[in-house]
Amino acid sequence: MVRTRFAPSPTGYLHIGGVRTALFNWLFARRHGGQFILRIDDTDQQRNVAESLEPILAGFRWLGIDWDEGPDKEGPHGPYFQSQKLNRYQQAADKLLDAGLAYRDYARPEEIQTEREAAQSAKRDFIYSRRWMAETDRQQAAFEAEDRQSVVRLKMPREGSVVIDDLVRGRVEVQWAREQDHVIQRADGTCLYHLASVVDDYDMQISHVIRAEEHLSNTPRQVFIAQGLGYELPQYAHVPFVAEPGSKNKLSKRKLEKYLKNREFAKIYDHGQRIAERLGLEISADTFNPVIVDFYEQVGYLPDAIINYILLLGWSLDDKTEEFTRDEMIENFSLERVNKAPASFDPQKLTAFQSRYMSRVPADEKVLLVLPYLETAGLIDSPVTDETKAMVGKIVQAAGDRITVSGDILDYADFFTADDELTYDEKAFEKRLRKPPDAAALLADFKEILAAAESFDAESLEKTLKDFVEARGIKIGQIIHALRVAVTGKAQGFGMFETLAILGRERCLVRIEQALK
RNA sequence: GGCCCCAUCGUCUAGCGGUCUAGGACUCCGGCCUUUCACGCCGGCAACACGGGUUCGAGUCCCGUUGGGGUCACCA
Repeated sequence: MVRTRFAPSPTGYLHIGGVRTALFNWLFARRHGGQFILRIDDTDQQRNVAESLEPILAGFRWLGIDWDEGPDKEGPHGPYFQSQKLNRYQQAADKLLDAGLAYRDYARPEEIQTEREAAQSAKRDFIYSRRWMAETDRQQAAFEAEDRQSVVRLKMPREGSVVIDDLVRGRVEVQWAREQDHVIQRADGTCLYHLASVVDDYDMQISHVIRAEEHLSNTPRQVFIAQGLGYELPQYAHVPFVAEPGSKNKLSKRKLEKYLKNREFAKIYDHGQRIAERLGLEISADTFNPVIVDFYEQVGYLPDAIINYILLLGWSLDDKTEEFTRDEMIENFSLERVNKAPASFDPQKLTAFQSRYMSRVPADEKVLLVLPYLETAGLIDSPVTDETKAMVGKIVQAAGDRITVSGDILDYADFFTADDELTYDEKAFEKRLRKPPDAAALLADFKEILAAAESFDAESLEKTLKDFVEARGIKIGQIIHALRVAVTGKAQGFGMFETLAILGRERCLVRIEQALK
C-alpha cells in the first residue's frame, strides 16, 4: 500500500514550493491507489496553531488537493498533530537511549558553541567531543550536581557509511562520521523534528517519503533513528526545490522585494495589486505575494491552471504534452520522470497557462467566477439580481479573452458606475476628442443618429455607424475612437458595438452629451 | 570552508549511444487579421558549460575542471 504525506509546519501561508511537493505526493498516492496524509509539524510552535494552519488547509482545498487522513479527517494512524504525540516521542527517545544509540548530554549551549568555534578556527569539521555525555547514573548525578540540564543526543557512528537509494537521485552514500550528534530531545522533554518525523512516518505507515531536496542531507540521521528503532525504512524521493525566477536559488517567501525587481514577476504582482486595490483589499506582505498561493486565489486565478503549471515544474511526460486534467496527471505521474535539477518559477509561463485555461471557461461559469469581485468592489448589489447577472454575462462575453483572471472584470467597472461619475482618461480624451478638429462635431451628429436608431443591438449599431461613416465620406477611425472615449472614458476596451449595446441607448446618449461639454 | 546534489535555447523541458544539421512550450522579434486593447494565425531568433577518455559512433556512458545550488541549530 502506497502512503505518502506532506508535513507542513503551521506558518500561516502555503508556499508555491510546498504546493509542488504536496502535489507530487498527492499524485503519487493517487496514481498507486494509495493514501495521501497531511500531518502537522508543530513540535516547535508557540504561535496559534489553529490560526496558522487554516490558510494552509484552505489553500489545499482551493487547489483541490485532498487528504485522506489529517486535520479534519481523522484516520486510524492519528493523531496528525505532532504536538499531540509527545509521549510517543518520549518512548522512542527512551528506546534509543536504552539501546545506547543516544545519550544524555549535559553540555551547556555555550560550551558546544566554544567547541564549534574552536573547530572552525582550526579549519576542522566540528565533531562534538562528547565531553558532557553521561551514560551512567553516576555521571548523570555528577553533572546534575553542577546544576546542569540534559538534552538527548544521537550517538552517531564515527565510521562507516550509509547508502540511500533515492527514487529521484539514485544512490547517495554518506560517511557517518560527517553526521553530528544531533539533539532529538530538549531539556524540557519536547522532541525535535527528526525524531518526530521518523516516528510519525512509521506510525502513519508512510511508504514513500517524497520531499524537497534540502532534506536530503537530513536523511542519514533519520535513517539512523529509524534503524535504531527497528523500523522498516520508507522509500525516499528527494525532488528538487522550486527556484527563484531567473536564478537557481530556492524560492523564498521573504525575498518579495528582490523578486519585484524581476520585470515579469513584478507584472504578476502589479496586476494583482491593481485588482486588490479596486477590491479594497488590505494588502499584507504576508499573503499578498506571488510566492504564496493565497495571492492567486485573491486575484482570481484558476486552481487548475496553477496546478497544471506547477506540475511541470520538475516533471514532464514527454516532448510535447503540457496540458493535463487531474485524471491525466494521476494516470501519468511517475517519480522516474521527475527532473533532478531545480526548476525556476516562471511568471510568464504561469500567466500563459492561466490565460489558456481561462479562455476555455464557458461564459456562464465565468460569470459566476467574476460576480464576487464585482460585489466585493461594491459595483453591484448583493444579492445579485437576474438583470445584473445578464448584464455581466454580456460583458463577459464581449470581453472574451481579455479577462485572464477573474479580477479582470474590474477593468470594466465603467459599465457599473453611474454615468455622471464616469471619469475620463485625460490623455485619451485629449487625443481623441479635443485634438482632432472634427471629432466633437462628428460625435454630436452621430449622437443624433443614435438617438433615432431603430434598434440598439451590436449588429445594427455596426451598420448604423458604417452607414454614417459612408455618408460622411470619412474613415471609421475618425469617429470610433472619439466615441469609445466618450462612452467608456478609456482609449481601449472590447468591441465598440458590444460596448454601446451593453450600455444601452439612454446611457450612451448621456455619456456622449457629457463628454461633449 | 566541509559534505551532498545538479548542469540541453532567456525560462520549463524532450532526448535513456546512431533516426539530433537537437524536438515542443512560454517569452521575444517580424508579418497577417483589425475600430482600440487583447485573442487568433503564419514565420523567425535562440541551447547540448569546458577538457579528457570509452566507442566504429556521445547531448546521451566514465573521469576531471568550471559553474550553480542545498546543507552544516536545543528550526521545520
